[in-house]
Amino acid sequence: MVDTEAAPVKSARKTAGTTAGTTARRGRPSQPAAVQADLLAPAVGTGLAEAAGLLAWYDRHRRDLPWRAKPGETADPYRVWLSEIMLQQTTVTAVKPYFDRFLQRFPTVGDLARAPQEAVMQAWAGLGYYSRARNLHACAQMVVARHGGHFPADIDQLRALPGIGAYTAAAVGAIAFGIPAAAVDGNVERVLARLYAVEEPLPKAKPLFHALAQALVPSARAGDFAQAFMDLGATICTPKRPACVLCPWSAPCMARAAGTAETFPRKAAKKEGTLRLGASFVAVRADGAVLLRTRPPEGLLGGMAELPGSPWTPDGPNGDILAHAPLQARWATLNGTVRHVFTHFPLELTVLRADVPRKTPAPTGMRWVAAAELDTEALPSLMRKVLVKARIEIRPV
DNA sequence: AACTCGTGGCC
DNA sequence: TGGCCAAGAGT
Repeated sequence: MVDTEAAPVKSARKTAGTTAGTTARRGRPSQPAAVQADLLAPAVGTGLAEAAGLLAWYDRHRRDLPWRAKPGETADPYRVWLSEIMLQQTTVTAVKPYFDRFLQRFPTVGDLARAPQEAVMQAWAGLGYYSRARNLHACAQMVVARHGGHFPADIDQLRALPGIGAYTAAAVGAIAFGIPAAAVDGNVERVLARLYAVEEPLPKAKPLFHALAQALVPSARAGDFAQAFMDLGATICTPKRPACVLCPWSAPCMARAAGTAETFPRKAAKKEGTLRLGASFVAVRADGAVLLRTRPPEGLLGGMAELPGSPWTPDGPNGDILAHAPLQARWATLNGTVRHVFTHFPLELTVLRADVPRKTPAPTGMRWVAAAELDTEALPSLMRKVLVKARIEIRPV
């Protein structure tokens, strides 16, 4: 044991600044990668975190996932990209059925590019973060138009495509093309936070995590390394009760040594959103058709289908709820409400239902959708809840 | 730099 | 049951 008093990382600048002799070659303080790794290596216990150990672990414990190439196989950039977009802030379990369905409906990036956007939105319905679907479609079209239907094997060119940010560019570059780029997602941040006992809270620590990750990326097997890093976070270095005894990096892990692994990563407190109230109107025609409309293309649930209703506000529909009804009818307020929690605010909807004559025309901007056709609509989960509340039969996503 | 942007599962 | 969390991006 070299030094049991090893100081945890507080910030890139501060730590780097205390290192005599590194300043001259350090360059700007925003790029302390090598400095951090070199500085910490001798101070983190009995071992040094290195790619080889993680890759060896990965060769034995890698997860078998639908979008992942078998050992020795070459990854398909289209599959890698599609899976990475779907996996943004979304669990593997949730993605699997959508990934299979997408591949079936859109076997190639060209098929996806040629498909109507409505078809893409419908296939994405239920997966959330719908700007991803719009950007997915736009990206496919750009890959066809500007890159001849092939994803560019270049981080900057990938990064320039819609829906591809720093993480996804690195992930696709590494996994599909073997580029030694650091794909830093929530898993990697958590692993690094524990490995180096990073006291700096997220999101301020993001540049530091990127630098620490880049310093670990090997020149060979960059794709396996990226996936290994994420597998480690997803299966061993989990948010709660990490399985440190099974971890290939337990020896060099500072938080493990201190017995504080579960307390990392540090995070800045986030404020909670205020409850918003609204009303949804379920008009049911005599033949079973339901009145729907399409939300504006941008913003919350952009481009998705919805039941007509009031705006969602902290005060709710002021006074007369029926002022927001799409048409005149005998509206009945259903017992209870539909509750839904978005990332930044909770929502409570009052649901009203009315049965109307078969010949009732659809108001401007709205459409009647036959009961059997509801499955083909781009209905977000919230609106499915509303339909269920109104006792409209709809197949669960 | 903070906000916006879904959803379902877990403990 | 409710807060936390998941292979983030765009603005």
